[in-house]
Amino acid sequence: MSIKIFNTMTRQKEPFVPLEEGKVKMYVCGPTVYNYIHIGNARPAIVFDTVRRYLEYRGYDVQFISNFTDVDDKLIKAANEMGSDVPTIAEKFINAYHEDTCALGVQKADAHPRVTETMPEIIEFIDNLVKKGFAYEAAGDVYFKTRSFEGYGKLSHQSIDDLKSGARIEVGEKKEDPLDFALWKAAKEGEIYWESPWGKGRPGWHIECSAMAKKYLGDSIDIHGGGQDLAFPHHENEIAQSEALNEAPMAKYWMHNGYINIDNEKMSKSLGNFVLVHDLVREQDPQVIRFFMLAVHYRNPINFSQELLEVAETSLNRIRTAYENLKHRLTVTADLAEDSDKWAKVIDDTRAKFITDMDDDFNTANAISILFDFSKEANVYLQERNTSKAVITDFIHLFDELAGVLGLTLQKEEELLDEQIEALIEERNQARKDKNFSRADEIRDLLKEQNIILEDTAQGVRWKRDK
RNA sequence: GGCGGCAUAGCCAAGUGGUAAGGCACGGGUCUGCAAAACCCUUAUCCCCCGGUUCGAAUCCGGGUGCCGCCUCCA
Repeated sequence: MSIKIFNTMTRQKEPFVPLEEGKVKMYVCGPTVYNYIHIGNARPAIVFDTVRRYLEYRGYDVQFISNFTDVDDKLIKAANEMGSDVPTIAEKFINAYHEDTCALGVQKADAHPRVTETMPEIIEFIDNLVKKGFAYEAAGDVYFKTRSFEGYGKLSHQSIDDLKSGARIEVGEKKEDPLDFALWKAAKEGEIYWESPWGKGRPGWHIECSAMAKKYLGDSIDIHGGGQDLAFPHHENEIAQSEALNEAPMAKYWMHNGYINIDNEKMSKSLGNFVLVHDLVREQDPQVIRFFMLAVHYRNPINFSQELLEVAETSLNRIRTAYENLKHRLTVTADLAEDSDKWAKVIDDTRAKFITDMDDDFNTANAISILFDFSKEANVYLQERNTSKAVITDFIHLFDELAGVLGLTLQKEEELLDEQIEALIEERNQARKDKNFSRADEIRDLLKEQNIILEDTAQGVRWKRDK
């Protein structure tokens, strides 16, 4: 049995066969860091974090890259409005992104490249496209000549002529064709800029992902992911840029997660109905948010509401309670029963079913239903007068194993909190050893915000809560 | 106009040819000093509607209705 992935390019589930046996190269489009992320941004973060965890669980060596767009029009606008500058705004919201996604159980990528740190590669990429005749310079801008790339529209399954009717030229643009898109934008007066062969300016939106994927993962990658709205035009343009230059398929599998609606309406600034993760996690257990997202298949839309979130919490608590029941029994009873083949089989079957469901295009909704079934099995077992510590331990281990694949922790909240603190302290210790004192201080400040005081003593670090 | 998605019990949600998972809520029962937790039973003769293919369809095909997304920055 192998993993199957729904590929947007072919519109069907395909067996997953990586380019290089045992290895997976994954690139997921990250946020433009001009504000705190909303729950719509959180979905791809959680979905693709789960994909990554599952691929690793299945034995793949996964290289996971996710970018930050830290310079673009929205950032420039935000900086002006806040009376700040682009690097300051970007830095602030990159830190906030890490904080918010960490709360949601999202692991850091192997690298989080930023546009501003990839400038030489981006410029070289554009330069080579110009040299190959796929792009042209026009008064300080550089545009990609869309019609020069055969196969444009293959991801979104649109013919280039159908697209043309929807395309438009903004006033003042110097495109030769409405479908052409910007690779490089000349800087206006007072705007942040970088030097380039075409003068002072900054990259267009799409080029960064092409340049970063190439820099970190090579000309062809296994999985490219993002929200479904990125399929067109963003990913279509990435394909055009990358394949025109590299002459190799950019990605083998294209994955797109569905939208989140608020009370059945699309989240948007104009409707004022967007929910920031930063605000939500103050009143809602982040694990519940993650559970809520994974309870629906990643390609389907999710409707978000406070009521549904509360139902999700009740549901998750059923699993958590079963887990706690097991832990509690372990501490209060003796080892009174023999090991049993019957329960060993339940455990093996549960793992097998979980894998079957996840293999099928990461069907986390089904995988979670397996956890419910397993919770019931655990409770049934605990009804027996005499139980075996080994069996109970096996139950607990499997809970940890499977919930871990989904990025969920079943520990009680207080315990979880302590564990997180310990983990952060450990990370800080390492940072101090590495003489990365800025990161060490960052962690100390982070904990201080949570009223956790760290004290470095000769015997090591101790911490206490500042009441 | 082009491309695409969705419609399954009161609610949420899997299931893409073999006879309706799971969760929440509701009702009945068991256990229990109380409470909690838990267990058992019950809850869709049927999957938007109409045709068709098939031994057999929620699942495939045709038509219809309703809702939604992309085609412009967007997760």
